[in-house]
Amino acid sequence: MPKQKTKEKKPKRKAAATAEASDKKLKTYALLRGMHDVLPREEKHWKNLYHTAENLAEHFQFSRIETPLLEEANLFIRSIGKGTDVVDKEMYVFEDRDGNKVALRPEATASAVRAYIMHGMWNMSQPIKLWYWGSMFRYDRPQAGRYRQFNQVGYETIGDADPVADAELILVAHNFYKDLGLPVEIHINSIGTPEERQRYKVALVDYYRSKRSYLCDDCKQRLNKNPLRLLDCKQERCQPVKEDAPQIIDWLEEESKNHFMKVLEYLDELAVPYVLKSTLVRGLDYYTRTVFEVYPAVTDAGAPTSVGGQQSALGGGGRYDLLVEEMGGRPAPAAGFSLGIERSVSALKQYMDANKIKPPVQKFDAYLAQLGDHARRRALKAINELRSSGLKIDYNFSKNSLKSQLEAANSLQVPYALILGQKEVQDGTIIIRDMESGVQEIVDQKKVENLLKKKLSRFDDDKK
RNA sequence: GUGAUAGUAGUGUAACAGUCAGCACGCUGGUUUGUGGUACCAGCAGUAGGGGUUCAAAUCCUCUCUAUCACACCA
Repeated sequence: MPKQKTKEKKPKRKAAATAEASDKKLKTYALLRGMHDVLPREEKHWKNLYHTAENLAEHFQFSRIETPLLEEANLFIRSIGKGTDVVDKEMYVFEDRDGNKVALRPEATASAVRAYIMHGMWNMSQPIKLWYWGSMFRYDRPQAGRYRQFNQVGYETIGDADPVADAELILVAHNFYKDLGLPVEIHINSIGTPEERQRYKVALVDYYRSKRSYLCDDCKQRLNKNPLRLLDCKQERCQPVKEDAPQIIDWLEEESKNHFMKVLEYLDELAVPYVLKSTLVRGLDYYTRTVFEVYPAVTDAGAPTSVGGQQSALGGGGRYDLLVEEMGGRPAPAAGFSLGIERSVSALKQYMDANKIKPPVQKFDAYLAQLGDHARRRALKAINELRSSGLKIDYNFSKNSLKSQLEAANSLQVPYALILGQKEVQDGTIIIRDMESGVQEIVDQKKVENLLKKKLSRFDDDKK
């Protein structure tokens, strides 16, 4: 009849709690909309992505740049473009205490370009290749894989007009997911120069005007506001109209067309698969010619495509030959891309779950269990000594019984436990326990390091 | 920004408006004092927040917050 106990206890506790609550009600805090914590259990994925990004940067000679989260608002307004949703609706803009109009960066390309200009990087050997990793802010309505503060990794090549630069960037994006083991699809298109695009827009609008009565309401709006977006309409009724719409590629001049062909040739040569998407346009104004986006691949098994809807891009980028000049720098062609970290992590996790791939866990070499005050005092020192010799020791000083410490060692799948009690401290010894067999030996404290290393290397050999 | 659905311990879930909101994982401790995996016992911890309807609310209404989905947009 253990229930009787709780019978008496519970009401008492509750009464006390409410009485206390009325006095000093502790406020707990929730997250602001669209904000999120990256918890320790996600860490292994984040670390994985970061190392992959850093490794690629090293191999392809991109140098790390870190720019402020906060910049003059005009920087983004000028680069991304007034009229884009990113600037008009989604940017965190406010006045600082001096009355300056500042903004939390919604993306980092503008900042990279600003730094290029400000620090006179055109005086250095071109191209300048930069990469970054950090938080971006967009005041958007959140959904899965879409946050108001999110992280991007990006690569920018400034000062190279050659199609090889475009191809190199796409290769880096491709390698990023290849190294992670996540199958992706790269969509690519060319949106030409502003002049070419303008002429195309006219043709597109003309065409759509003639089909106006078949269009959905959104598209009727787009016709005036943002004609290029007509091409991404998902409404069924617009699909037939879309299919016969003029394609931008037919409106490119020789030079742009050649550029695009060369990019594709490079990709073929590199065996980077891509999908030509004549309907791909990007949301930011500064792009010229090559544009591309990365999507999780649609596979038969698992189909890990639904991070925030069925088609959410992991990242994208393209060429922006005019941006440097527009921002007051000496004209320099450039290209770049960025990838969403949260979206990539989420897609990767889905893919791993669907395919039963387990992420590698960080393993400790041994667990040090201590018993009693003297032992504890000695234990931290021992851990520190072992650490400097390269051994990773797990421990938990808030557990006192040997039982609970071995329990912890067991659940962490540590191969060896080191036991340090009163007796061992006195004798200058320590017990090494093989967690698999349960065999223990008492050794001199000075010899643990070498012995443990020897045992661990045998452990590795056994595995092979 | 528009429309819709949802919110129960840390996690996953159960409860016709009606006993004390149940279960599992988890975490803490214990089953003789210094030995893990299994088992058993005990403990910890919850109705997102505010208002209302009712004798009675996790359950009905309402506002707020948050998440998710679709659209719009994007990473």
